[in-house]
Amino acid sequence: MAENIDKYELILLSSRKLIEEIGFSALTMDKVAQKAGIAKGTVYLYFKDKNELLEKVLEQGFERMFERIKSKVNTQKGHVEKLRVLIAENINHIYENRYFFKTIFLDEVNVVFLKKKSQESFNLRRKRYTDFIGEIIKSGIESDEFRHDLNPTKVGYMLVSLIKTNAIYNFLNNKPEFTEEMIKSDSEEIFNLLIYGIRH
Amino acid sequence: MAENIDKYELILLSSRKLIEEIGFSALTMDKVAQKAGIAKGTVYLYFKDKNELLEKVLEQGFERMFERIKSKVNTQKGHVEKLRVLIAENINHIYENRYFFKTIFLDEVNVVFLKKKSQESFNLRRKRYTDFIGEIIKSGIESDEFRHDLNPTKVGYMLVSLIKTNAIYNFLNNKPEFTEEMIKSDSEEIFNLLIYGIRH
DNA sequence: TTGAATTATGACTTTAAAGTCATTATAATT
DNA sequence: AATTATAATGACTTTAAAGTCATAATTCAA
Repeated sequence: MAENIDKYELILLSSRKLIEEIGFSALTMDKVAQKAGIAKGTVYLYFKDKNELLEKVLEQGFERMFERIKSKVNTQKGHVEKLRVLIAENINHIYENRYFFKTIFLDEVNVVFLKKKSQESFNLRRKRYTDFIGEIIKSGIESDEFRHDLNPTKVGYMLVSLIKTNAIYNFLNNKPEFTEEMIKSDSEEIFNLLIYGIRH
Repeated sequence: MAENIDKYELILLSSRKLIEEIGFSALTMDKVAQKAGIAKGTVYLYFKDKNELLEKVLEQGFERMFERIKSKVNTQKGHVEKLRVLIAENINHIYENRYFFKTIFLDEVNVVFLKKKSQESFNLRRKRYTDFIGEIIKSGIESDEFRHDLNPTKVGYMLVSLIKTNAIYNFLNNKPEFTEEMIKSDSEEIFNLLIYGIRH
């Protein structure tokens, strides 16, 4: 493992790789240390305990995703277009980090391995994303593009969950390899479902 | 605890109650035994190990829900009406068993605490439900009520996930108490989202 | 009403992983 | 080069919960 990155980042990176390989539930501090090529005690010099380490791994993963999506969405004007881009970018991000998300989603890990306090901060972080979507929905309602009886925040939750479920569907039915095309058609599928529903 | 129920059922029931009270992650075999008012060794006379116990608790929970929804849905003729009833009945079931589902959903437990083999059987069970929905969607497509470009099974997944997300939303924003009215409006909300989407 | 079969008990053993800390190595400072 | 400060080590300790089993209680059958 390269020596030029800071130990803190090295440990985060190794943990992330391990999670991709063996899943959240099988991750131990011994394995993290081994993966990083350092002694276990060293891990504890950089992270108070296992909970803090997991929390940081998830935090970093979330922040990267959110920043990426946000900056892309902000290049768009219309609310419908914002949503289209958001969906595509989110699916794309999941695709590019598919091994990580496969574990995250299939282990359904969000919360279980974290202490109460970390769970709360995780929920708050998720809320930032759903609220961000909620804002788009809200202006869409105001400009009469979307139905007036919608609860914007809730629609935010719903959309995030549709995107996640789409990924889970692909993981479970293990689609041979993800392709550009597949990402595009998945995005469109979710977009259409959200905007138009299923009726003919 | 009543002595007239069979020990096997007693242990299942106690486990279920415990899960409602303290969550999946904090459940131990000692606590299960204590809750049931029996010795730990006895638990192991009825269940091979902890994994088997958890598996059975989830299995029972799922079967009850599925049977209930299925029988209600089968009283309906039209596909749209079937979906309406399915959503309402599912939400209703979650409401009536809200403490159990609160743990199940917020702990995001589906899979984490189970061994690989149990995870698979759990996924298969979920698939039975999504396929059941998929069948409704399929006939709806054939009768031209629903869009032709839909993937029925996937829509099944999506609907289940919308219902689940609705519940999570309520749990997280802890709605004071669930009411008949709330269940009705939630059902309608999801129904409209699924059928018509969000656009005006 | 006894002794054989079944069921239940809970103190004990095992296991596995988190977390510690006296010791050693490396880097910085004079 | 010697001294101090900082970082790293990994064998060891602790913890917590799963799982066992010799012993005891209860039920059943003759």
